[in-house]
Amino acid sequence: MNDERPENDATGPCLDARHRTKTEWDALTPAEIEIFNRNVVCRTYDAGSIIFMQGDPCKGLYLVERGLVAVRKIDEMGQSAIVRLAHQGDSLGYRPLLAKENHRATAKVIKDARICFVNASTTRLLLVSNPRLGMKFLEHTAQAFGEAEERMFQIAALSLRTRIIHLLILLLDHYGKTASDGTLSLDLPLAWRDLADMIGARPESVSRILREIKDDGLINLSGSTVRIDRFDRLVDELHNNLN
Amino acid sequence: MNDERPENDATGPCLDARHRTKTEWDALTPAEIEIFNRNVVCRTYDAGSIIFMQGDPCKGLYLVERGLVAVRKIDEMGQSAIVRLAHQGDSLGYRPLLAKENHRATAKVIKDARICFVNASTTRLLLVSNPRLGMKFLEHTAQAFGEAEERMFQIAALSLRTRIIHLLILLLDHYGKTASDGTLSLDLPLAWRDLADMIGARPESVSRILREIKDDGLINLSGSTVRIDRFDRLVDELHNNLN
DNA sequence: CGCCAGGTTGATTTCGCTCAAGCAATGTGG
DNA sequence: CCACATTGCTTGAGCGAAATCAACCTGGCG
Repeated sequence: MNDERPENDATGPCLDARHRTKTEWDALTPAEIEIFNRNVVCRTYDAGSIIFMQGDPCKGLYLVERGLVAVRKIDEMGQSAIVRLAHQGDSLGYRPLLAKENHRATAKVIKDARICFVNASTTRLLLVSNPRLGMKFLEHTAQAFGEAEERMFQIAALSLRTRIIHLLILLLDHYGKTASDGTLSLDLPLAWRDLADMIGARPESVSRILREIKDDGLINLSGSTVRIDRFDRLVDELHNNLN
Repeated sequence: MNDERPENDATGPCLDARHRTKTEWDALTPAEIEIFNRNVVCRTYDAGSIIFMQGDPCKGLYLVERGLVAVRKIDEMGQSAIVRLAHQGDSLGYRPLLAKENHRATAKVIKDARICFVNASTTRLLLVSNPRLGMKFLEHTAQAFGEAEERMFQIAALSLRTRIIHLLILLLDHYGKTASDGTLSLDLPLAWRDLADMIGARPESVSRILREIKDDGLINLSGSTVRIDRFDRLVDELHNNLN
């Protein structure tokens, strides 16, 4: 499937000013950036490749430079759930690295990606040498934690229909396009099975509910594109979720 | 219900060597402990008191010295879920403090507690002055995050019966007692309603399932004590959860 | 061309929730 | 010390949302 050990494909340092400023790494000093760039290893991954597997020891931190990665948990009997999607600028594996645990999830490339790897000791070195980096990570982790709790709460309390609408609206951030005539649409890089895995549902149910929402005239479906016809009513339904 | 502003009840410094070593605070130097102790405010809370409410700005960090506190999320339409329990040595409100957010949950005392409060600026001061403290928090937060994700996964994937069994086994850590004749039992400080809120269920359902498990001969119930008769079979069921 | 993974659709089942009534334990005031 | 309210737990009946099972369709690809 893929090489086990990533090797640098030598297209230059990953951490230039452009990428850095959007991530926690903008706390680094020039000297530290130098250390970072000397130790980072970058390569491309094809769709379908596995970056790391649930249970693997956590060797370091992965930074998504481009592409799309799904982080998925799978239990003994095949139940699987997508815990999060990682886009450009996101990091992968920072949680197990910081917690000094093994990976609790599997990261699989959805859209061809380029990913930079920083090994654990370099990361720790930088964390020790630059407390601001640590604070940034702390803040970031605490925020992500809050969002995870929020999602847990929703899965427990909301109907499937509401969860799907919520997901669609979330995905608009990354995949929404507004056409020249103002129509809003969503071109999803994900299989519907994956959508289902993101909200704790079965693919059949997702299919049914999407059709239902379509029949209500709120969206329109063609292939893996969702045209949002009544964004307002979607949002309404989300807020009125008495259901 | 309670005083709004906690006041020190002057029974001496909270952070003595005994308590400190079990928490992230053992990274502090003597000078820092001095700062800590000058700024900490401790008081007791009766069962039922609210320590902070969902939506409140996060003023600082609370440390549970003794007693039991439930951290609970409540949504617009009354749905509520217990996010975690805090025992002796646990801290409350560190997540919103670090993420610089408001509280996303309400902390309510279940068993009379003594709680120490450190305001945000003192905490931040200590975090800056002692990077090791930051690393400890980072590690702690990352671990808690992992556990939250695990729980989310379970709520989505496991049957109610399996979730209850899982919860019972978790609670054994804190509330399990082994009698002289070797019988294992669980003396719960929680109402059934609270158990339900910990696993995203209704109290009626919890009652039914517990009765079912009892009828299967795995446990026995009397009041709020659960006698574990067949620990082995409980664990089996957890692992075989095909259901 | 045939295969196959993924998506749809329908029929059926099941799990857990809602609603509602009854009950035991605890507390409260007369 | 006893009627009474209150609170939390149990139990039952019925319902509904979503899962399961199963058949069929579709489009892409060797």
